[in-house]
Amino acid sequence: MSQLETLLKKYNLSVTEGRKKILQLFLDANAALEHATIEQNAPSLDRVTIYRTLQSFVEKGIIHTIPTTDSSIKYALCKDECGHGHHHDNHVHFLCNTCGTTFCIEQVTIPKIKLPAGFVSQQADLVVSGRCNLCNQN
Amino acid sequence: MSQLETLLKKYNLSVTEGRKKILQLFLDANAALEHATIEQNAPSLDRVTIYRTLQSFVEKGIIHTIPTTDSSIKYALCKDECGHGHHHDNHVHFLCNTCGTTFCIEQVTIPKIKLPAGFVSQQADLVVSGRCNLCNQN
DNA sequence: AATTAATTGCAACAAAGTTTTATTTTTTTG
DNA sequence: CAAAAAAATAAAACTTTGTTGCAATTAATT
Ligand SMILES: [Mn+2]
Ligand SMILES: [Mn+2]
Ligand SMILES: [Zn+2]
Ligand SMILES: [Zn+2]
Repeated sequence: MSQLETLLKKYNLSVTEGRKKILQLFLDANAALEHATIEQNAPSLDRVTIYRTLQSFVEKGIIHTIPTTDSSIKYALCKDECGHGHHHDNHVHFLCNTCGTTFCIEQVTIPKIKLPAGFVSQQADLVVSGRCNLCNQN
Repeated sequence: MSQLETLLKKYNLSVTEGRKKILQLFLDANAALEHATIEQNAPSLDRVTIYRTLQSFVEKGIIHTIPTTDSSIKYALCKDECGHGHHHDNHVHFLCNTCGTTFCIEQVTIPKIKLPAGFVSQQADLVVSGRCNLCNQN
């Protein structure tokens, strides 16, 4: 049984060509992907299938979403702590303004934020933008 | 000259009915607005006009965008420090999972984040979600 | 008041996302 | 392994969201 199949089974998803393909794209990419990118890299899959696959991957805790200001949604692989229904992605995300890549910065956790009275925090998303390490090497 | 006219002139925008109407909506709302909401509350304005107005308000520094995970864009009034081309909105945003409102939390600034070597930060967005002060009163 | 410049609304279009349904594929069961 | 059941897929139709070009209108300038 391949790594992909094992991973999908672990999350209680039936193993299909489309899911294996999309999961492989995430494993290969060291960065976040969006629907359009996946569509380009998996031309055999129907648009709708990609939407549904991303949705179930999020539900199962395989990938998580990353907020953006440009009405697109980015998705990246979760680490092991995430499971069905409960995400525990407490890390910073970095969007490079030069190459456009979005990275999970797993090493950096989001600091606790002290909110005004009455506000109760359940989750926090922190997206830093700037110039990434690769773009700064050139 | 009305408050609205003064404000628009200050930002070098010609004064039109549509812009006054939309600006008024932002002043009234103590929260972020999205395109669809404005469309509902200003039915006399063409969809396209609303898109263009939001765009020029952002350019002029009257409003700023707030990142979301749901492929929508939220907009909220800027404070005085923002001007043409340079936004200085360094505050936390709060999204209430109960009432759906998005607030600017001006009192809380985004902490400095120490990134891994090679990454250079230009901007940071922090969105906290949970239960807002109003929803916690009931 | 006349001229110029900017904004608006409309139409046409493009892109993004959803819903329904029949077909195909995967999983389960005997 | 084959049959039955369950789940996922593709295709089509549709809705929503966002963009572009252009003529008509409105606002600013002279
Ligand atoms: Mn991440
Ligand atoms: Mn704000
Ligand atoms: Zn980069
Ligand atoms: Zn609330």
